[in-house]
Amino acid sequence: MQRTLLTVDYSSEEEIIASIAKAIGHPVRVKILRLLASQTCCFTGELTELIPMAQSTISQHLKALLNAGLIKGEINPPKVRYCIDRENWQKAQALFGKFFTADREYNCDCG
Amino acid sequence: MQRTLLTVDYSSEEEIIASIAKAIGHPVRVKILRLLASQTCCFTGELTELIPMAQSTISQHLKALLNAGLIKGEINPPKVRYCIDRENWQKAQALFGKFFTADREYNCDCG
DNA sequence: TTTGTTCATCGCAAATATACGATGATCTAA
DNA sequence: TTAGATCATCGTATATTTGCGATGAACAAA
Repeated sequence: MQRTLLTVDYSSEEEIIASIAKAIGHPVRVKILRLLASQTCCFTGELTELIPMAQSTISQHLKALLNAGLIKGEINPPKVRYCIDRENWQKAQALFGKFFTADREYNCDCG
Repeated sequence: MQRTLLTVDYSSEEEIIASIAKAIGHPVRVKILRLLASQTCCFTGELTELIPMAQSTISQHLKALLNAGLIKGEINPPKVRYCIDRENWQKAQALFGKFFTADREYNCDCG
């Protein structure tokens, strides 16, 4: 809801991290990612069996993950097979790994 | 008396991951976390100098990070010093590390 | 062609998030 | 006591997200 005229000075990396985190930031999407990452490639139909939500809702979540680049879809009529986007997944892994270890050097005396 | 930490009730690991990711999922909050994690402990006043947004807005973002358990605040009148919550930070690091490496075993033939 | 399957998109309602100014709360110092 | 500094919260407006049913698009098979 950008209402300010000021432009916040984000590094692109901060925006990338935020956008990926935002995509992960919903329990259903975490579940989908886990299903795709650790078990098997899934079709949307199978996901509706595993996740008790409307097909349209799951499709929306898949779209969010697609837009974030975390998954990709392969049309295999009449089904669509979704998979982790391994390339971007590894980039995200590296980004978050760096993000979470960025405080190693410094020790605050706050407690 | 504890005045700064709010408790969160998580019911599953997927919800924990989602809630943390959701907290990280905004560029301003990523920036705040980076400032706190890699540079120094900050006061809200200093953050308003580094981030061109209203003080109330920054305070709101800090509250979101507090609720997620990623930071903690130490009242140091008339200022408040915010720091990374190292304990939860490391837990989050472990969670996301595991999350991102969960697909190692499996190789999908999707491409 | 028609029918059935699968998934995306549309349209809507409700909930949540975002941003701001104004105000309140708390403490220090004069 | 009063004044100033600092940060939280309130109230408001608007934007975005979420979820659903209905519908549309694309394709295979009959």
